[in-house]
This record gives sequence, C-alpha cells and structure tokens, in this order.
Amino acid sequence: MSQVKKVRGFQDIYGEDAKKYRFVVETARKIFEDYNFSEIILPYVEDVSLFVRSVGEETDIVQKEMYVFEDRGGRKVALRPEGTASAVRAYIEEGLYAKGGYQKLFYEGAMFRYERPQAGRYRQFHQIGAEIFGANSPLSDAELIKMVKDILDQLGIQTRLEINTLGDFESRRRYIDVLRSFLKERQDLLCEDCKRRIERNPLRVLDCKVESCREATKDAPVLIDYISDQSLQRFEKLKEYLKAMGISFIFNPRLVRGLDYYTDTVFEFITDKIGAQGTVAAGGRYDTLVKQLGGPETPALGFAAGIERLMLLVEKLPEEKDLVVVIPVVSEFNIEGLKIADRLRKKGIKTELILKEGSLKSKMKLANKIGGRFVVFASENPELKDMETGEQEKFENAEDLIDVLAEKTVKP
RNA sequence: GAGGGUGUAGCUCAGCUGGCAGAGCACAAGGUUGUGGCCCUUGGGGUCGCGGGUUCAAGUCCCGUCACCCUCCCCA
Repeated sequence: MSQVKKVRGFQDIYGEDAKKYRFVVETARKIFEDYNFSEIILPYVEDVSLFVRSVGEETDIVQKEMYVFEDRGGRKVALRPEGTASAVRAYIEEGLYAKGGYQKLFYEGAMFRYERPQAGRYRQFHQIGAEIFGANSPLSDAELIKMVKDILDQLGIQTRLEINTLGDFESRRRYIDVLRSFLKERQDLLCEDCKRRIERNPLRVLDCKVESCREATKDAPVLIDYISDQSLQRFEKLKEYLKAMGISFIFNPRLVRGLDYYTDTVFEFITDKIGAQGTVAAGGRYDTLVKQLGGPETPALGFAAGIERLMLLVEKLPEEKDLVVVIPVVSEFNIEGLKIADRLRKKGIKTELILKEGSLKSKMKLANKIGGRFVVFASENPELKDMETGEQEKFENAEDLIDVLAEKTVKP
C-alpha cells in the first residue's frame, strides 16, 4: 500500500515552525490593532474575473499561476493568489465606503499560486496584509510604512526599505509606451527574459541583473520625467515624513511591482539573508483600483508580507511558561494525578500529565525529554522535584505542594 | 517554462573499481523491584524512491519515471 504524501508545494507547519507562525501572526495582529485597523476575514475562493481585472490580465499570476476551476454550479472560480483584490471587492460589495471617513482593514491567511516551489516559496503560502481605503494624504503612505516597520522590528527582523513612485495611472501609461519603444529599438542587446518583458512588463527590464541589459538600458527614459508634479510632491512629502520618523530608506527609481494596479508610492522591505526570495513585505498605493472594480473613486493603499519568509528570519521566540509534569508513581495514583493536573491548570500552570503507564523510570525519562522544569509525583505523600537542581521535597498533601509550585513557576 | 543536486532504518547519513545492507541519533528492555540527563549491555526495525535493462551476482552500472531541495523566470 503506497503512502499518501502531501501535494507538491504544500506543507505541514508544526512544532517550532507552528510557534513561529503564531508568533508572527500575533505580533502583527497586535500592531494592527494598536494602529486601529479592523480585521476582515475574506473568502479563499473568488470569481476568477476579480483577479483578472485587478492583478492584471497579462501578469504571470493570472496567466499561469492561479488555481482556477469550475465549481459544481458551473461558476469559474479561483483560489485567491493575493489578498488585496478580495479586500477591495469586499469594500465595495459590503458598502464600507458608505460609512464615511476612511477604512483601515487587515487580514491574514493562505494564498495560492501554482509556482515552482523553492526556498521561502510554496504553492500555498500565508500572508498578513493591511489596506487603507479613502485616505489620500501622504500621511497614510508614511503611516502604513511605519506600521510595517514596527512589525518587522517587533519580530527582530532586519531589512532595508526601498521606495519609489510610479506616478499616477495616466503618466505611468505614457511612460510605459515610451519605454517600450525604446526597448524595442534595442532588443537585440537584451537577454531572453527581457525580450519577453518588453511586452509583458517593460518596467521590469530596468531591474534586470544581467550586465548587458543594464548597459543597454543605461540611458533609457526615466519614469520620474513623466510623472506629474502632484505625484512628485506627494513623494517628496512621503520622504520628508519618513525621515522625520527616523525610518531610513533607499530611493530605488527602478523598483517596480509585479501587479498592475499600483500607482504612485511603492515600497519593499528586503533582506539578503534568505536567498533569492528576499522581499519580505511589499506594498503601495492603488488609487484607481476601487473604481476599476466598480466602486466609487477611492484612493487606497496597502501592503502584504509573506509569513513563511518572516518565519525564516525570526530567530528567537518569546519565552514560554515553565512546564510541570505530573507523574503518578504507580497506576493506583492515576486519579490523584488527574486531580493534581487539573488543579495546576486552573492556576494557569502549563501541565503535562504523563499519559503512559509503565516503570517510573520510563516516565521520568519522558518528563526529561519533553522539557519538564518540575515534576510532581502523585502518591500518598506527593513530592515536588526540581529537574534542574535535582532537589526533591515531600508534602503532606497536594494543596501545599501546589501553593509552593505556583510560587516557583515563571508565568510570563 | 529552463537549469543543477539529492533519493539507503523514524531522523542525519556512510556504503570504494558490482560480491551476505551499515553507523550515529531516536525508540524499547535491562544495569536500583518508586526517580530523568552521562555511561554500559541487549533488542526491534529496510521491497536501498518506483519501473525496466545489463550481469552468475545490482544499493552500486545503463535507460526511464516520480518526489524533494536549490537556482533562473515571477512574486510575499
């Protein structure tokens, strides 16, 4: 009988990794809440057209990475490849714009992209993200970036921040046309990948690592010359705000994002500690997307961060509670063991009742193996053993023992 | 979609020019009949990823296939 294995690109997250996962999510959640963002729990399945219209018809995500299928009702649906599209859809569909002011939302969960798995990349991966709808001021750009930075700092993750502005939708479109014709003239000098990029994603050519491409595009038209004064002013403000907040950044005029909907501000937090997949969190402004998806004209911006990649960078987890192990010395004291464990847990003490019967020696080995800090022997006269010092104390009754133990265990 | 690497015990791996499938760790029992870690003894464990071929003989050589890891592409 052959064994069933997990599907390529999918993973079980358990043990230390599960702890890291929770640490990342809970840290982010706390900061989202401190910034007064509200959670939105979004569906994993959406109409395919949502992603075609937002992420972009020509992007790799839509062209070849989406899990698309027909449900039993004949609907063409997709497992979501990213979170922003769903958030925008919900913002419109649930009429959140009618609440007035602006909306700040965060989400967390799985995303699906059919890609070749590699370090820090899976077909089911997990993101945390946040979106701000209806805020136009560069204050919102600055605050979003600051919030992401806070999360990374809180996780103890070192990155560099790169920022750029893509200008508004129209000026970017004009620039892309000019750039495309420039690249076409020189396509013989470009690498194979870049030749394909001319149609697909010409901005990306400027970011190519191949030396010959860099050379060929040295005097390419620059985006900043095509950007409106209004966009430039916004960008200047943003830089001013970041500086005032003590956030260091690198202006990277060639930074582009892979999704079509971005306008004006884009940013990435990057590390070079985890191999090729160095972008750990990224986002930007998308002022035309809400309208494009059928909502009212609404300025918006957001970011997403890959939990798996953050996990690779998390070095130390917060301290855990001391573990107390309860061992019935012989099976006659099993009930006593159950009772003691119950009382310890009610006091908020992390307690493992040894669930195997056998020699006391084997139970002690197990207590040691699972990292018990203290052992309580359940018997007629209960005893408390400190596993670090080896000291052991006998008690008249369980009550006294539990009181002493409650003093000794560390409760963070 | 393109390239490279690796598949042998639960885990990490060794196994030379083909000749009885191994080590360490882990697991179980014992070395104190109610006490862990260190040490010692003993023990259980394998269709050598899968399929085919060459050979008296294949973990080893050849062909195919699958999976995983890594890189490019793309992205978080």
